[in-house]
Amino acid sequence: MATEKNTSFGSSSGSQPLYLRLRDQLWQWIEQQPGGSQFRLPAERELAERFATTRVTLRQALSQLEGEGRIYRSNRRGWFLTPARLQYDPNKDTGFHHYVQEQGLAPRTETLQKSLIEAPPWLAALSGLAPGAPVYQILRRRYVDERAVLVEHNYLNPALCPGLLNQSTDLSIFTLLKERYQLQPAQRQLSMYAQALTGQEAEALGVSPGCAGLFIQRLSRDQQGRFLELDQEYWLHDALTVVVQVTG
Amino acid sequence: MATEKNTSFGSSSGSQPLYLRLRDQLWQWIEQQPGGSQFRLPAERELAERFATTRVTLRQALSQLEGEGRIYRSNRRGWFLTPARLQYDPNKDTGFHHYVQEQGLAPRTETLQKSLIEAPPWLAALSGLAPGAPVYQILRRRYVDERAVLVEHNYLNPALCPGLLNQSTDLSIFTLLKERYQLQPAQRQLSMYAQALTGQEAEALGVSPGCAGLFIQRLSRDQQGRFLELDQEYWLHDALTVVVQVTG
DNA sequence: AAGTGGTCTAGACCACACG
DNA sequence: GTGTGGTCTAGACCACTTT
Repeated sequence: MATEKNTSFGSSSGSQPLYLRLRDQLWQWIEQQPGGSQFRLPAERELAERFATTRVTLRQALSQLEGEGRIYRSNRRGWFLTPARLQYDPNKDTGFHHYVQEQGLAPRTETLQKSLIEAPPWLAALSGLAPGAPVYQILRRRYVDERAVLVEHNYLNPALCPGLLNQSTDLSIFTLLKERYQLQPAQRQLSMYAQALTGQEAEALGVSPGCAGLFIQRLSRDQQGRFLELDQEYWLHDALTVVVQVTG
Repeated sequence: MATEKNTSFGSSSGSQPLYLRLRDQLWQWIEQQPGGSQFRLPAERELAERFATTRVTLRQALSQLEGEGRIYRSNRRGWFLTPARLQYDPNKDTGFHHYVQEQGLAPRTETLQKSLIEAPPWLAALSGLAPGAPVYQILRRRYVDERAVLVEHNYLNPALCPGLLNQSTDLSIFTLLKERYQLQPAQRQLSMYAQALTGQEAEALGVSPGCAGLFIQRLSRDQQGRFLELDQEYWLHDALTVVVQVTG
């Protein structure tokens, strides 16, 4: 039953669908709100009423703004204005804490897990280690201004950095390798692609599954070509701009 | 009215929401379908019936798979299996056609627009040209296996490549610059970030607005540091993996 | 002309966050 | 406990694509 007469579509003129017009109205409204970067949107039901539409359609408009990286949702707490993107050069060897601070923001790293594992086949294939060879695995979550923006899996070669797991990994692993073990990567292969965050990663970042994300992988070797580190990072899509300087 | 008894949530047990279980079932079903890479999914209404749910919920599940880059939609024509991601090194100077063919795929480029414009302020700021200075502008759309995967805006310095607009730009601009003008980029700045495709770009690629995308910008200068080219690419998020090799 | 995806409504319940 | 976001239903119309 429900709908008898459905004004739905071309209702209030304009060739654009309602949710796109709503998106624009919403953004215009948001922009002229005070509150600065920590601005939080009113409840969805309230917004739906204010803009005379359904929650479903309103959420479609909100999702658009989310995809454009303008607003984001935190857990079930509501919608917030997205802070400026972090500039990130995965090729530079200044650690996370360094470049976040350099941009006037507050970094934080949480080590979620550390263990010695046996290299699974995919890791063996990538690294050149023998399948089943011992590998340090570290799982970390990183924050910018107390917003969780990425989870990171690190895999390290114990032959090159014995005892690493006894060190604190709440700062830069790169710094640790350099200062404690005199290790520096000589070759690097970077891969990155856009993909939704699912399961564990979405949960760890407190976002809903299917939230847009950016995956960055970094494979480092030393000067002899030995496997040093594999780094797999799952970022919120709206949290960063990757910047790479190349001269040649 | 409508719903009187709503089994909705924990209905068929399992702690995951229905649309996530649906996503998994759907993917499992898709994987064991014949038809290879050009596989097209049945109509949404049919799928909804087959999996005993609403179209809305089914579409939520489909959107998940879309976000994960497993399926995509073409215009209003339906859902298809996503082909393998293209490997793309924006730092390498082999043109689009070259590396697409190298991966066993069929490239195509369509020049949508060519014109001489006056540098807008943002371009002037980026390039170092004077605001209002003449700049060649080229808009192109590129295909892989007849799937439109990116639109590209090129801005070139006419002082370095006079008459470029009279050449065909349906192949590699890089090759043109190199062979016709003996120009090669010496410095490059790459930026990239994940962002939804909107308005013109979404339309040009035949995807719905808000579809996940990847933006890549490449600023090239010659050995004297003169502005050579600015390249802005809007990719479908599921069409590529960016790979950068770094030695140092 | 038929069918399909795209949009939209008016509800409802659930589970988590917060006071 | 209350409110909020998250999920879900059962429809309907529209516009485009395809037959």
